[in-house]
Amino acid sequence: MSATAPRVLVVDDEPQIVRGLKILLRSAGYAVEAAETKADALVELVSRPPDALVLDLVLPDGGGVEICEEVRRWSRLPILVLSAVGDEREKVRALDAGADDYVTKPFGTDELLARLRALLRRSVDVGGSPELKIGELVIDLSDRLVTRNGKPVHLTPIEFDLLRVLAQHQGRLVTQRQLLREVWGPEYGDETHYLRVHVAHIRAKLEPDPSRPRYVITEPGVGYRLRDPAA
Amino acid sequence: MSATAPRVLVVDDEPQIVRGLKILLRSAGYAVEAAETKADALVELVSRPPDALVLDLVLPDGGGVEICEEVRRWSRLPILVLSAVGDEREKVRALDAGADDYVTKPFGTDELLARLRALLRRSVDVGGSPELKIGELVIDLSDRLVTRNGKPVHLTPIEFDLLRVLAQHQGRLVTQRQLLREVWGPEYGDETHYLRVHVAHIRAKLEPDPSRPRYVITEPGVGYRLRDPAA
DNA sequence: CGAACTCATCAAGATTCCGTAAAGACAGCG
DNA sequence: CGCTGTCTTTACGGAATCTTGATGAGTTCG
Repeated sequence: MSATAPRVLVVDDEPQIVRGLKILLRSAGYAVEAAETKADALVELVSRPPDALVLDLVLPDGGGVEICEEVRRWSRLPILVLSAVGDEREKVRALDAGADDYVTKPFGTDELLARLRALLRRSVDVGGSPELKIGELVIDLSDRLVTRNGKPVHLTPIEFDLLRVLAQHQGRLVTQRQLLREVWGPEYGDETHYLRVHVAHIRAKLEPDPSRPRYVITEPGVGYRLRDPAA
Repeated sequence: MSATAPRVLVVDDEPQIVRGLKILLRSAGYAVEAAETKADALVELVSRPPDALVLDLVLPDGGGVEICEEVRRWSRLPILVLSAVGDEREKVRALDAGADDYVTKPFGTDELLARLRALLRRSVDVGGSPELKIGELVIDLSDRLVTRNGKPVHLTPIEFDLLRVLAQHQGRLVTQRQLLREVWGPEYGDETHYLRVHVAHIRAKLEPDPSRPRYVITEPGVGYRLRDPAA
């Protein structure tokens, strides 16, 4: 779960239900996305993984059970199954397929929210924190830790923030103005000198040969980019 | 969850229910212990932590809600609450107190087993031991005791809470704000000097050389982390 | 070739942040 | 009432970090 509002993906083919859930969950402080089919859901799950999944068991292009099984191959994402079917065998099937909870419609909204809170609470800190990998570098954003070939490298706050912004754009060019704004604030857009000094420090700490940079590449007159030297 | 049969602690004051649950759970391959009161349950939880807890909400010497809250102060043990009460407020209260699932009596046995499987599946390697070990330190969260090389170290309440928060994040960085909020409360987010003096006290009590900290590492401008010096 | 520009590096200040000690405030307890 | 343990508050020296200025190398373009 991130520091910002937890993201919940709702998968259901009935527009009314989706609308209701969106309102309910948003008013409870969640960021809500929706998908109507199994295919859409899987695309969304892979491209922008949410913090939890609320899943109707009956979908046009395949059961929610299949989604559970699919997701469980690579993720521990909390899954809450909604269903009009109260049949016990159906519950067992969904739970054993990977669902974490099963609520039958019609459901009490307070109970649904409480069960979702319980799921999210358990998932905090389980499963390693999100890491960005660039060549020999591993950047753990939540831990503010950078390692090169497994060895931790100490960066000062500004150095880490600079590297983070570069890493989050994954190889793309980041302009000087953009970097300055994101690290120092909007009013520092012209202090390009700061960048040179701190980029030099970063290179000294994590480039094999700081005078011949392989990770932090400067684009003269424009900005910097963080690239994977192997790629 | 251990390699042997998972251990389940059943807490209920009705002998019939206990007997039924024992038979059911044992036939499903679990090792089952039972307790009839809140006090017994807590003793058993601390002395021989099970892999999961099945808990009746109504007990002679205090509610199951209290047990949930108590357990959650030091453990992530999966808790499945059983109750004859289907009232939604009661469910919300139990779930928010720390329960992971809530099943109303009478329940389908297959569903109960499936929900228990789902809980245990998620809790893999999130051990329910009330002790955290970091190098030579052992932190017993349930009776608020710290030992170094087996010798008890006396910490004041605030010192213990600081150490607890650091330990519960297992080596990860904890920001100053986060520490202040969790130990003092949300409105103390900026009193960073509290941290400095109490961290100094902690180091004086449990670092071999307080001037060269090996356990409580400071990240200048960001926060602290508790690390295992051997790792 | 030289002027103008951008960048890298180095070396001080300047500033912020941290560790430490010590003293005052406050509650619990005999 | 005095004692004890704990927390808060203050003060200051030193460390870590950031800023600032100076210098030289490389590039572009007239």
